[in-house]
Amino acid sequence: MSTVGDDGSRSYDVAAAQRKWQDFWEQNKTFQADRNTTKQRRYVLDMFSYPSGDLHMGHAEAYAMGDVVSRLWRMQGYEVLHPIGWDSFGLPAENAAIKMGEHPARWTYHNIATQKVSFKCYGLSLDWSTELHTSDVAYYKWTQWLFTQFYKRGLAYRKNSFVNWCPKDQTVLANEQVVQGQCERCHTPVTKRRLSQWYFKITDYAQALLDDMAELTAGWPERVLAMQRNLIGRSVGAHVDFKIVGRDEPVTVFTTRPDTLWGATFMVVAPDSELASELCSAAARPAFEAYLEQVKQATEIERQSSEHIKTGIDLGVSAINPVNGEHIPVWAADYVLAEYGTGAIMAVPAHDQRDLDFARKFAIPVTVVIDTGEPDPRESGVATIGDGVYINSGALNGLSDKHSGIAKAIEILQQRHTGESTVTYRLRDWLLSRQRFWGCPIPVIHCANCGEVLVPDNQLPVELPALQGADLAPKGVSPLAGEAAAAWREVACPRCGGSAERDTDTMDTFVDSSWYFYRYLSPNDDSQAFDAAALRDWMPVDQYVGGVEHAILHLLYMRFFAHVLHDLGLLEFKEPMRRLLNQGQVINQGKAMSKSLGNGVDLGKQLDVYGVDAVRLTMVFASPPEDDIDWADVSPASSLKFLQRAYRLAVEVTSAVGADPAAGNVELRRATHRAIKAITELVTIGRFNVAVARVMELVNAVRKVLDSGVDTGADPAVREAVGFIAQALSLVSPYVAEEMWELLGYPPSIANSTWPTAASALLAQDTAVLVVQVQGKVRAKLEVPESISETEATELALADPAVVRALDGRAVAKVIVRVPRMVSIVPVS
RNA sequence: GCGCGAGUGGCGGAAUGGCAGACGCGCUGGCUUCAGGUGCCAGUGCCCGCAAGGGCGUGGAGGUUCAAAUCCUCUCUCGCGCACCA
Repeated sequence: MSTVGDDGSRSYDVAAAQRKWQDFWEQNKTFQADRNTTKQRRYVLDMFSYPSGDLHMGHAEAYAMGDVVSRLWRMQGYEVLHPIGWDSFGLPAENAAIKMGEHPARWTYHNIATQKVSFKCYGLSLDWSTELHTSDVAYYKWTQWLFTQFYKRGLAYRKNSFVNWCPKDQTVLANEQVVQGQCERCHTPVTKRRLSQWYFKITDYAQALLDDMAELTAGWPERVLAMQRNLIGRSVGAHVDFKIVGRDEPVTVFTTRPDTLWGATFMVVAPDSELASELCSAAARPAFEAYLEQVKQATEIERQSSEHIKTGIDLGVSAINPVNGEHIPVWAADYVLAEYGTGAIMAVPAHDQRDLDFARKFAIPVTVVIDTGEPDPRESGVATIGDGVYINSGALNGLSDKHSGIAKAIEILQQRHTGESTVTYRLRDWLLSRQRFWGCPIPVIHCANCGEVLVPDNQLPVELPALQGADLAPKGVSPLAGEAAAAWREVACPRCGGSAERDTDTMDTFVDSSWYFYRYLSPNDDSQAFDAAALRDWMPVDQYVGGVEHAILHLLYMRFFAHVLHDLGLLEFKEPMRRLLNQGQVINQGKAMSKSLGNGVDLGKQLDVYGVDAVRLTMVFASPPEDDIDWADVSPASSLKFLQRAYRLAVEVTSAVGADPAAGNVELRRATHRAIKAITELVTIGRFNVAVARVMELVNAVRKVLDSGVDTGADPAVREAVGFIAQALSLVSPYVAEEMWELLGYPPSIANSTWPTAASALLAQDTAVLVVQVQGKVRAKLEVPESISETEATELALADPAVVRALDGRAVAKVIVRVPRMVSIVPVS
């Protein structure tokens, strides 16, 4: 550990201060929230940590941001709850366990111990009494209980779907294990395999999740809301029923352009849908089977690279266009997705580029039904999608805009009972099954007689069996379905008592993280998942802080959970996070830090060299919180210099505690109170970097006063200013702030001090700078009394030599006055 | 392709209709120290000028206004997210 500068007491010993105050905060439980407080409460929540190793630069930034808010609110007199815990289930632990031949818990809890030490050293104002681990039985018991609640409400169900499969390792892969279409471990191209899996019915809540975003517009970044809107993907259109020749049941398609129905020249169904197989003619069957096989075997790489090369086969059946009776061929093609809409579309090649590409490749006719004045799609190969005059479109002929075309088309469909307007969402149900060991077991038992049976509440939790090392290695089935877990799997059916088997899937860790912030309020309560009274006291969260990488999934899932829990009567609100801050990333030399690039910056080393205070200050000052910080562009060394400079101010204060600042230097007092006002506002609205700049200005102002004469350290205005500097710095650099506070003679901790309020009398100025513009150009800056009248200001401005010169004899046409700041003169032209 | 956001000195960034470049990094010069990766002072957008002073300047083009980095229209560039979503 280095200390910069050697002049003894004039600089603070970074390492010693860190040890001293860590102990102090711990012993005095400085940051433990009083659950029975009568004060107004605030809940500051950092996204909890996944313990994959020690803390890194990314954590350091995120937690520094959350701490600024938490510490400000505490000093402002709120009872602040600022908890921490561990998102401790997950795949890396499982991989490590296989490699080291041990239980994933060992690796996990070892890392937690390491991170915990770092967290404490990092000086965060955290309440450790609430610490929780999602991998503790005491926690995941309630994750399971919540699952049963969802199940009972019909919101958890099982269906067949495709999973990523590595043919070489014989294992299911999570999406994050698929890197560029390949298995991250052996680089074999990943294929798909059908498996029965659990889902949460988040699609039931698509509209509610969309609607209730209105509550979030004030406190959430617009881009996060935009991403969620995009993911939910509401799309207004129509269902249209097409009769199929030789089949009783019609096929329904979804379209956003029912107005182009007259131009539909073929129909396409998703090859992997059941519909495709049902519709397929006997003659086309062999070709279809082959095509389906090809689609299923297609790797991620092929699917992504073949984005614009369309494939498909004719199913050998005809559909009948409900509005003009035309017979059109039905194709299967993988550009139609089984999961979206109805898995079938009407193809209008003239007015949809994808359909046109397909029609041109397979020589299917193209019928233009809207004349937009653009080149004919049949020749240009470019579909026309804009407004135009309808042609060949029956009752729509002559209309000239989409809006009325769509309305008229829907009217016609409804009259004939062959279609209706409808809304479709892009959002899919949440696939929560993981064929993994280190996660929360799904509390379901499969019985030959009774089928799916929930594990009854009084038999929860379903604890993980004691598998480890080689038991977890890939063997073609997931660990809980393997030989080693046979004894765990075999149970009596809770309903009929017959022999039955446990479900062998574990839950997506996003399930764990969708409710942890409720659990913080009563982490040790073994009688219920969360406590209604505590929820009423502390929720919703006043400030949520975390990385933008979780902006979509985690934040959507936790909102979904809240909506469901609300409907279950467990919550009184639907939106659990009032304000959200997504801090940027710490990058290095323009690129994200990564092992492969070798550009990682080691947090521990930074902390050793510059100290916690300087590193945190650097994080907060470098850029607006939501922007990335390039570590190559910043200077923690100069942050440390600044902190030493601030510290020395406190060394030079000689006035007594309680000295009346009213007797001090008025100019400095004004600077102090302007800073109090500005910094309070800036921190409140999350502009931390600018707030730090204001602290620096005040430090400079105090330095000037101290250097301006003899015995300036005795000025009580200096004490006032330095006291506030310490408080403001404590939001970011708590160790030096505590040292300064102690030097000033105040009782520790500074975290318990009262944040000052700016005195309005000191915010007023005697004089102001009056800017004089002639024709919009600044020609003079005059120092005037703040109370100057418009007439006086005008006279003064017109008399200024520079203004006279600029006017060059021209008469004045107009004068705009905004006292005391500005006079704008317009000469006659 | 769709959506979101951003373009300001050598760099990170301030200024949200009223002094462009706060604060800091870097750089230059000076003082102190001289073991300095210390401290202090001054300077630092570009151009003309010894100076006083003047001109230009917030990606580009237009517009609104007494006044535009800020508002409007068009446009270019970059970043991020989603992406065969019918």
